[in-house]
Amino acid sequence: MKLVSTRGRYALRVIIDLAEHDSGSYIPMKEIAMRQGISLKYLEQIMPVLMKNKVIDGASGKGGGYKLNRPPEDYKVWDILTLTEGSLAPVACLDCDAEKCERESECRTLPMWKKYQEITEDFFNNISVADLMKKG
Amino acid sequence: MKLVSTRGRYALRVIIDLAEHDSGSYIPMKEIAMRQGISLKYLEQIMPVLMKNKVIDGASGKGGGYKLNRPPEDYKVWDILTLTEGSLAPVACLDCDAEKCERESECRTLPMWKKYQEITEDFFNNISVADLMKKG
DNA sequence: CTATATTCCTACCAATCAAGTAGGTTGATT
DNA sequence: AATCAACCTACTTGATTGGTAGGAATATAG
Repeated sequence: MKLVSTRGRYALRVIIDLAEHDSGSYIPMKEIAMRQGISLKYLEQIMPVLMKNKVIDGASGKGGGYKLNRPPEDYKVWDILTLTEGSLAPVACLDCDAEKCERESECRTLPMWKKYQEITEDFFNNISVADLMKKG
Repeated sequence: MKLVSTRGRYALRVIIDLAEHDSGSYIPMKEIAMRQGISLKYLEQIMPVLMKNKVIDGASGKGGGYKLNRPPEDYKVWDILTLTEGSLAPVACLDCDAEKCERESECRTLPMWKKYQEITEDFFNNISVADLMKKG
């Protein structure tokens, strides 16, 4: 099973693309879709999520598109992934809207899953979009 | 999205159960299912996988059931999970049978996913079933 | 040899999610 | 007014999850 689906991966690639091609003006989805080899129609589903969460700025109409609203250093991979994936819980028990587990108190494995979740959060929180950009 | 589904989690709990109730003789699935609150019919799907991979020994007929074939220290969480889950790749690109990605050489995110995969493997390889057993 | 306990096997199923496609509407610029 | 571009709703296809159902094979105890 996979932790991160195309939604999260594409979102990340889009943000990196926006950062690498930042010129101050809006970049149309079409351009990003072409460059990244992602279907425009599929992107149309992913971008609004990012915009509604104030991660990027968008503009409709001619000359419109998207652009970042902060420097790349301020975008943490963790934030982008959790927004698009919902939660990065390793197991259902640790999901945001998980129903209380009866066996929680006696569960031998729960502490391990929690520790792993911590490690995961730390890992992706320590990587920014700036770190992922092509240097030079 | 979840990394580990019930199959992997249940398998792990079963192995721990077998370790904690080890008396040298075979323990029937029914007993494990009751104790762990897992459907017998669902367990019937999971156990054969473990047996075919020599993780546990099984016996049919009266007095039959399953038992471990090594000490709990020798069972690494990583092994049990990968057997039952297939692969613990964080993204599709890193799956065992992933088709070669065109963008691999220029992908900004691939190194990150690879590093995360390493961390994951290290984490679960350093935990054994003995570590998860109830002490005392 | 038979009753019973137990695994083993094949098939089925409902719900959810992934990964898109399709088509039209609204909004902004030139 | 033409055009570009985001926005919105709905649909589709395939795979996966998390089971269920029923019976066949196997082994032991009496």
